Amino acid sequence: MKKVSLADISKELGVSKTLVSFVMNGKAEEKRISTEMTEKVLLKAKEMGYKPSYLGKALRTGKSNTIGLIVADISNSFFAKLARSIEDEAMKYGYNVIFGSSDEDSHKSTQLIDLFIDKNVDGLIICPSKGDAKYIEKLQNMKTPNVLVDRYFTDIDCNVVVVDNLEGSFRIVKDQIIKGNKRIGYVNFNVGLTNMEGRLAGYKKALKASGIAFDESLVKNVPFKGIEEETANAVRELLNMDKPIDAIYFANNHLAFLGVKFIKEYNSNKKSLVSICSFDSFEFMSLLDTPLVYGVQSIDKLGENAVDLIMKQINSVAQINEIRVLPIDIVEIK
Amino acid sequence: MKKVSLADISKELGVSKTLVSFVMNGKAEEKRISTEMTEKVLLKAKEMGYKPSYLGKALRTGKSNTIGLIVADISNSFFAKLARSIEDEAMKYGYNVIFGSSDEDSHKSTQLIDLFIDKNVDGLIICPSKGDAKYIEKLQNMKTPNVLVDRYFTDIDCNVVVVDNLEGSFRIVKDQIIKGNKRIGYVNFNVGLTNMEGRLAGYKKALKASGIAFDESLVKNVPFKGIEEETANAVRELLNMDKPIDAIYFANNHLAFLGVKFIKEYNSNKKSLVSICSFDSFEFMSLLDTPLVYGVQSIDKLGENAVDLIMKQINSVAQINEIRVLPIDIVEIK
DNA sequence: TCTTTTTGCTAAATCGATTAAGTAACGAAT
DNA sequence: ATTCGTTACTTAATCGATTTAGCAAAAAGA
Repeated sequence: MKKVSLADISKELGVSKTLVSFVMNGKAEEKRISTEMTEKVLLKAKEMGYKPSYLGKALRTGKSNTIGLIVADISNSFFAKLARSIEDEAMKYGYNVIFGSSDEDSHKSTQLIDLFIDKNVDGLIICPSKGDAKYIEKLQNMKTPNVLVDRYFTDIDCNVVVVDNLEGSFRIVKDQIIKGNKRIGYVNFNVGLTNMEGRLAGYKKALKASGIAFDESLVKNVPFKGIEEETANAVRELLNMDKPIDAIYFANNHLAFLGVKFIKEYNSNKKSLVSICSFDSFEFMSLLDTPLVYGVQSIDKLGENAVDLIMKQINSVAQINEIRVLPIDIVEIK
Repeated sequence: MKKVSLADISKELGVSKTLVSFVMNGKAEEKRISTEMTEKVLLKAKEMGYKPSYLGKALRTGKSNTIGLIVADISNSFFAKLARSIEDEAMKYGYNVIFGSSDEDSHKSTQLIDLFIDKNVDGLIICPSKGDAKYIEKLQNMKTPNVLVDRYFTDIDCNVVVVDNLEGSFRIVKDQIIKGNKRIGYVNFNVGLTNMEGRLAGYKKALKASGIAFDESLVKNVPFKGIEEETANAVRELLNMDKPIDAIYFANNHLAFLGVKFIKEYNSNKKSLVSICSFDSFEFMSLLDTPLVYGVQSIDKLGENAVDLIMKQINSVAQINEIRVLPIDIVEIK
């Protein structure tokens, strides 16, 4: 019950592998194979249950029909949804996805890139970690098709799909200010990535636009390591400031989750007095009794564009450098 | 800047590929390669930045060091977490993971199995859909290492890692009964899978153990297609029964999410009067104001066991048929 | 009839590894 | 001097495809 190869078919029919290969790749006409022979081969192939070996194909052609996906953590719903949308989109082109989680660690991230390249992926979709820039540059030089999603680097040429972090963040914070909240604490994700810089910039821009002075002490930086306690600490400090704050703005969904969780526990009896908003969210946030304003990224669009940009690179000789910025929506739960 | 192959190194040193291959695979001693030559090769390999090609290796040895993972939907947090745990565990063995979502559709599911086999995965970890049994049997016959997780089939030999659905479900329902809830509506996920059967059986067993008659009209079956509206309908019917119910038990986390969401919207002013419990949950459920009892599966253990069972098959000539049943915990949110 | 073109197909190299089988050189044993 | 056993390598086949170059026979043209 072992696999049927081209050679098996050719032996069975007493013809060359070449001929069978031509037929199986639909090049019968182009290569002037007679109609009878073509039909005979097709029939025999079906009869023997022939399936081409991706390995053989890949080794010879250099195309593996596989895309490598590197995210910070596949178990985070943002990345899981991204993975799903990339999976579906890639499938349309006949591609599969191999994935890895970097945990925002550049060492892991670059190891995965190397590994996937060794496995001959045709392209890489990467949520890069801080410090990956040099490596991405290497990819560009090696002409390995790649797309950065969610975050990118401004100092190198690359292909990118991101949401409009600055504008989105600006609108979220502006909304708070309009609601009368002037002292807005910001829980920042301190990983040195452009998306986070954009969100911080949006925060500052909104303050400035409303003539509110930027107050450094309202910004708390949370690292990836020990994110749970660090977020709790950040929120506790914000809630206990001498001059009370009006709102807390979380830089991403994970921070928002941890922050809201902490507030619930810390403050379980009395309802929290601060407004809460975040960039990006979890679906379930709609179920909370906590009023909340958040930005929504179209993850499907992110995935679609990423795959599209990969395919564009795979099918083009010319170097491509494209930055696609997608809009975000603001949603409010009362 | 193209990849360095064994042949490149051998040419550079004026030796055979065989020799280089031996050295690179740590067989220098076994194959009696001289120490000086071994060092020379190792040095040159490092110097030239040699990385073995997985494709070449895989084609020759038949081992791709890749595992195929097929889940219902990678964007569902249960499967995303499972994927992460499998990723980490597989990495320990030097394996990567290629994934696909079946959407509980046997057609998609079997297509993915075929595709992954064509791509020469060394093993398959599958959350099978209803109707996959025949195909899984084929895998067994072809001696393709495979493990079913989360659900399985009782009528065929297979390797399985599941949680104890019957016992877990029994304990969840028993807990409700102890709390004084006798009329317990059950929102079942109607996909004809053993895990769901086990949960239903646990529900019945708990009723029986407490001398409560099983009432067919309290069980609502929700299909995968149109799951949102169907869940809403099921819950609405349960809430509007002539003889009021005391509690609703959801068969899985997705149903629980949709159900709780519906109850919130349907019943937004007055607090819901029924108790809610579910098999499995989402992390965020701890943030809801809704009191809730649910079973917790150790997804990490699920993943670890699945990979372990795959590796056992890969490294064994003998056929293996093992069913591992993991315990679940019950958690209560007040 | 002889040359040229077309038709229909094949041989062999190649991608990058692994591995069974073999060989040349040298020292030791008979 | 011949045989044998090591040592340190090499040759060539193989995995399963693709693809360039070419060959023999038939058909067309002169």
